[in-house]
Amino acid sequence: MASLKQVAERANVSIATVSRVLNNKDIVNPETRAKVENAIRDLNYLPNRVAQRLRSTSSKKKLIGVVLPDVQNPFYVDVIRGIEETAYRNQFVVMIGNFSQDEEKERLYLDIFQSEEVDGMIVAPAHGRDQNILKVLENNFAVVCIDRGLADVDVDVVKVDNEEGVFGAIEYLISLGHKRIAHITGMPQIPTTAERVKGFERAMKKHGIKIDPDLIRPSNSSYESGAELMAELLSLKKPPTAVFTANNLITLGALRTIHERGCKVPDDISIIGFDDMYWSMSLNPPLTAVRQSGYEIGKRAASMLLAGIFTPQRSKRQVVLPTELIVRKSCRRI
Amino acid sequence: MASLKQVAERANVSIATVSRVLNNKDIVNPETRAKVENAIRDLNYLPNRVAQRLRSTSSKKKLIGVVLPDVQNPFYVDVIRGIEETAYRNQFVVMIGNFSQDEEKERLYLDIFQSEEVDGMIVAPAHGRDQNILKVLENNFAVVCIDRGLADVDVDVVKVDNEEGVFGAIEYLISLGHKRIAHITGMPQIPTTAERVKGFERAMKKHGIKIDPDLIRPSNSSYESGAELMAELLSLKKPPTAVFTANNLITLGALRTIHERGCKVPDDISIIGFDDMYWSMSLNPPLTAVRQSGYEIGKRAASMLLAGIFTPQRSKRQVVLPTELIVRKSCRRI
DNA sequence: GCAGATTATGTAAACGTTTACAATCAATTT
DNA sequence: AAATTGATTGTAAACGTTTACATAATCTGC
Repeated sequence: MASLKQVAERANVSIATVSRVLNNKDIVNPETRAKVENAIRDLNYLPNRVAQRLRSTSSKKKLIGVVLPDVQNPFYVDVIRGIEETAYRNQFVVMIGNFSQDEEKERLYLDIFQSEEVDGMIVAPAHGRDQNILKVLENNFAVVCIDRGLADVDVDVVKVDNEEGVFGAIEYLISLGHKRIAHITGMPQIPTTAERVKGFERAMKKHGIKIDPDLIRPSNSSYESGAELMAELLSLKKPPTAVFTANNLITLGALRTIHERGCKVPDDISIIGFDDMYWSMSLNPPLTAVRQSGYEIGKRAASMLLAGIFTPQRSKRQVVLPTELIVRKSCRRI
Repeated sequence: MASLKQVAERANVSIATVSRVLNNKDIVNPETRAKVENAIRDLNYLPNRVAQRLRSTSSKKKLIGVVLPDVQNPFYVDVIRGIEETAYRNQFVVMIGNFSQDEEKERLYLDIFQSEEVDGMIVAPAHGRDQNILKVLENNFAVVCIDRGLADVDVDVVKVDNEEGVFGAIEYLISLGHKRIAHITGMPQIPTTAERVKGFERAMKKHGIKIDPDLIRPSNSSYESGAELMAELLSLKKPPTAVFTANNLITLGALRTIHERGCKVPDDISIIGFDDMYWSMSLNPPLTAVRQSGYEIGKRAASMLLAGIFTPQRSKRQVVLPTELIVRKSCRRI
């Protein structure tokens, strides 16, 4: 790989001149420019981003880091797409770290991204009191949190109104006549779980329905736990008539059990999942779901991050996007 | 962010000494080591990977690039998981570039990764004559191609026996009595499409079944095209009794149309998809599918890449993994 | 008590850029 | 014609590491 120096030699100019034609900031004689451009072409020169990054000051490194709990989850894939699109349009490159719900791995990625001198990071914190992220903030990196906020910390956040979203879904079930509504919740330690549970409880209370504690099952947010807990629910003496699943993996796991047991949706049981997927209509029956647009979250987070990078003193803000109840065919009136 | 120099000052030693305790290669006096380690802790020092990479020679940069056509596709998510796991275990970091089937964007990411001085790259070429990747090889980067090979080029490849996989699936359908078997193919320009079509044709020919050209529908490998082409097939005067869909997005799209039209799987139509998903059992009925393990591909590709990085003169090899027909409930005997 | 080995540390160059500053030269002004 | 200006280019330092080499101090065996 050719370097500035080699280009300079071939064009018979100094490296400074080459740098100047590359960044076309300063004036350079059209003839020299042509000479240099030829040399660049001949040598197939590509600027070395590593050297550029080492040398240049903040906000010109054109690199952001994204730290996510689970790329297996289609929601985060959407988030990535949103981020990447915005970044790409602004000539930023995205590095992705997937920490698989492992806090130690999260720390590693945060460290690496700092070491890589990213201009900023978008992070979905492992939980609400994530110490790792505080360290990053102390080091004055631009940070945007997504999906989950950070307790007692003034930081940019893009999230969704979880409580309201679940509230609406449960009200919808109640309006269909359901009373025995189960809730397979997410991991207890992540803030969204609490918010979603709150929405559930609020809706039940509003309509004067007592919550059967047997019907509330905390999962670890995975496909497998969704399947297992659904099995437990179906084995109950008095199984629920409807179930609300707190994320898309849980939903899919629950559906697996439901089909395995030969239960019919929505005849035997109604189901609403948090998180819509672009192929939710491909399920049989098509899934009724609370949609949060990962793509939109990613886009917003990326623009906020870029804003924060270019004007560091900018005050922090919190964006709360609405969710949308997509009614399809997985719930019935009873 | 603290630098070597600051650590050195605080510990009253030279930067060389600090570097030595960090890389614990050379001998350093236990007392000095302790001093330095304290300084490192006090200052929260993290080595700067950018500087490290700039300075160090090939294979010690601990960074690999991955260039993929579509992260929306769960198959590639599995690949990423496989790569990342292996990389992580060897202390390598992964940069991901998603080119969304856009060759120009592919080139950009390849350039960026070269500029980032990666030790090597794992790439799913845009097509069989991908010029962009040739350039990378010329620059002596270690490269492993996945999913698709590169025509007339001696390069490491990890792929799957597409032809055989499809062949088996079609034979299975034939064994169930199907004769009017449709095939929604992938994008014509990618090599896997041709291989899969070949498997289809071979199976049909072997069993003396004439292929109705109306039943072969080339898609652009997307969810939408799967849905559209399935609609066309169902609208035929003589619709197929079974359909083979060439990747998971197409499968999901086709399923959507099938359910929309009120068709029953497998009563009205049987379906086999290429690509299994961890939630294929959550579909109703559970999907019969040709599984290629993206995870395994990613793992193999990553180990091959690391091998290629550490011994550049190593001869290139081609790994062809078998597929597996996972029989579930989406096909019936007729 | 001294040559030579051993141990421990420091100095400085190098990686490939960007950029402040200096230097050169021609053109313009006074 | 000296001085100022402007355009163009070059020189060298800096970013934060690693590492070859030099240096200094201690020790070994005689």
